Amino acid sequence: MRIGELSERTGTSRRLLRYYEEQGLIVSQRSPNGYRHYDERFVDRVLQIRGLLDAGLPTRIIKQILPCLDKPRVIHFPDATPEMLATLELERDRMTERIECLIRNRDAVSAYLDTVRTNRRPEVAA
Amino acid sequence: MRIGELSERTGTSRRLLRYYEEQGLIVSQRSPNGYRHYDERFVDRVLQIRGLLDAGLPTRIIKQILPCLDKPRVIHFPDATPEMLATLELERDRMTERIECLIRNRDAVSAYLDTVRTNRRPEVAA
DNA sequence: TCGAACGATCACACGTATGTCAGGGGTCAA
DNA sequence: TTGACCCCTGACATACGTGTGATCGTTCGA
Repeated sequence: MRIGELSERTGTSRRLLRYYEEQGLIVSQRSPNGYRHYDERFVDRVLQIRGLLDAGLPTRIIKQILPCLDKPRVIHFPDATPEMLATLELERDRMTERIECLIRNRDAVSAYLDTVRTNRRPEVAA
Repeated sequence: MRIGELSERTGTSRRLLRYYEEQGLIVSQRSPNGYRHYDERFVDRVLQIRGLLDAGLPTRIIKQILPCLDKPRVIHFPDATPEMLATLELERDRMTERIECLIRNRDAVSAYLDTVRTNRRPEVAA
C-alpha cells in the first residue's frame, strides 16, 4: 500500500509517517517514481509507535526497542552489543516506573469517580 | 521551605517549579519579600507531577486530575461538574490504554532480553 | 488530453516542557 | 558594609512532535 492508505488505516497523517521514517522508526520501499510502499505489517507497527509516543517515549528510544518486537522471533545476536542491552534494561525499568505511576494515578482517579458517583446527592445545592 | 530546597529534594529545577505554578499545578505561599514557600506535601506533589509528565500527560490534564489525589479524602462536590467528570472518565480510559501499551511493550523488551541472555553464545563471533 | 487525486520534498510555524541568562532585590555572616 | 548566596521576573533559546503550505512530479479516468 502507499502512504495514503497507511495514513487512513492508522489515523496518522502522511506528514507524520514521513517523519517517523526520517527518525528511523519505519523503512519504506520505493517504487521507481519515488512513491513509498508498505506492506500489511506496517499498520500494526505504526499503531505501536503511536502508542509508545503517546505514553511519553521519544522516537530515539522507540527506535531502540522496536527491533525487540519483530514478529519472527529472530534475535539478531550480532548487533546486540552489551551497551545496547544495558540501554534496553534501563528503558525497561523506566517503562515499569511509568506503568506504576500511571496505575497509581489512574486508580486514584477511579476512586475519586467512584466516590463522587456513590455519594451523589442531587438534593444538595452546594 | 523555599524553592531551592524543594528543587533539591525533588530533583526539579527552580525554573520548572515556577513553570508548574504558572500552569496551575502547584500554588505557593509568598512571604513579604516575594519568596515562595512550600510545605512538606509539595515534595510528593511535585514528584507526582513529574511522573505524570514523564508518562506523557500534558500539564493541562495533570491539573485536572491532581485534585482527585489530595490526601484528605475530601471530595469537592460543588466543583465536580458533569463535564469535568466526563473528562476525568475519558482521561482514566486513556491512562488505561497507555498502561496496556506500556505493559505490552515492556514485556516484549523483557522477553527479548531474556532470550538474548539465555542463548548467549560467547563462542560465536558473528 | 485535461483535471483530479495522489505522491515527493522543503520550509516555516506552533505548542509544550525545559534551559539559560540578564537585571534586580533580600539575607546574613564576616 | 561588602560578598556570597538565595530569590524574583522576564526574555530568549532549544528539542520534539506535529500542522500547513508551496512547488513540483505521477497516475488515471473522463
